[in-house]
Amino acid sequence: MSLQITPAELEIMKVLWKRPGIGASEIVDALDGEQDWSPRTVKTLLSRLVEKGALNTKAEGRRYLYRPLIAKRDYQKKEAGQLIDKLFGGRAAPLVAQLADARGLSNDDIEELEALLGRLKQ
Amino acid sequence: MSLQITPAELEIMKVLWKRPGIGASEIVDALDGEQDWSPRTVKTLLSRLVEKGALNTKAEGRRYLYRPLIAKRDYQKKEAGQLIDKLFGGRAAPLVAQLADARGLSNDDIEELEALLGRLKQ
DNA sequence: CGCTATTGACCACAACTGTAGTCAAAAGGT
DNA sequence: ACCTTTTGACTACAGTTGTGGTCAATAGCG
Repeated sequence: MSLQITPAELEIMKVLWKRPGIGASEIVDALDGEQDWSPRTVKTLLSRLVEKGALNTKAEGRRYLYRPLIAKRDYQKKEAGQLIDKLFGGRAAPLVAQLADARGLSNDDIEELEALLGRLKQ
Repeated sequence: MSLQITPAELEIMKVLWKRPGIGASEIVDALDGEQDWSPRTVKTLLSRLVEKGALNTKAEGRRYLYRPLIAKRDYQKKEAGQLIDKLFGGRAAPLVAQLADARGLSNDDIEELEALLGRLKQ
């Protein structure tokens, strides 16, 4: 069940992770400004996501309400894991080093991470 | 110049990052066991990479020697940055937290990261 | 020197993606 | 009770990707 979510589909998922259980038109509205998609396009992406098993539908009268079947957290985990397997030899530390270099961690980031590491170490 | 390298193409890049300047047949050999591609497939991927500007060719007699035009490090940086923009709200710390959760950082990882953070904090 | 194997150029083709159109049923306004 | 709008189902279609075939030049074997 390694469902493959494409970048366009991911935009839909992000809306639904924030507001699960909404219908197509709300999604179109939520996307307005973000993506410039016709409602048809959004519908297609929704169908594909349902077909892939990433969303679940509940009929509400004339329309469907959509709800994610995979948690954002799980998806993030999977993606992060894939990236380090694909490019960082399966080790997380080099990725972090790269990020630090690429975008510069803020002081807040650094403190957050130190706290996190402290917690992990105990 | 945001060249788009596909997963299959990336396998080729990885070989060439390790051994820049080799020819198609060496790449096929290096991939043996990793990927089960016909030499034709490897050739096509090489052509596409050259066309995309990710590789450079130098003729050596009857054949070409290929060499990456983008550094592995730069590609890693770009990918890592894309991931956090796409899924982690542009902030690195949540990604690291997720990784810690997903794969469990080893003690070595943790120490490496603490050292890294220490260096960044100076 | 002629044949075979290698190599790059070009071509093929189905699946997946991005982007949207058409259609018919249903829902709501007047 | 109509007409318009909304919605889901189905269809389209070009570009990308994975996978590999054909062909012609050529380079080395025997």
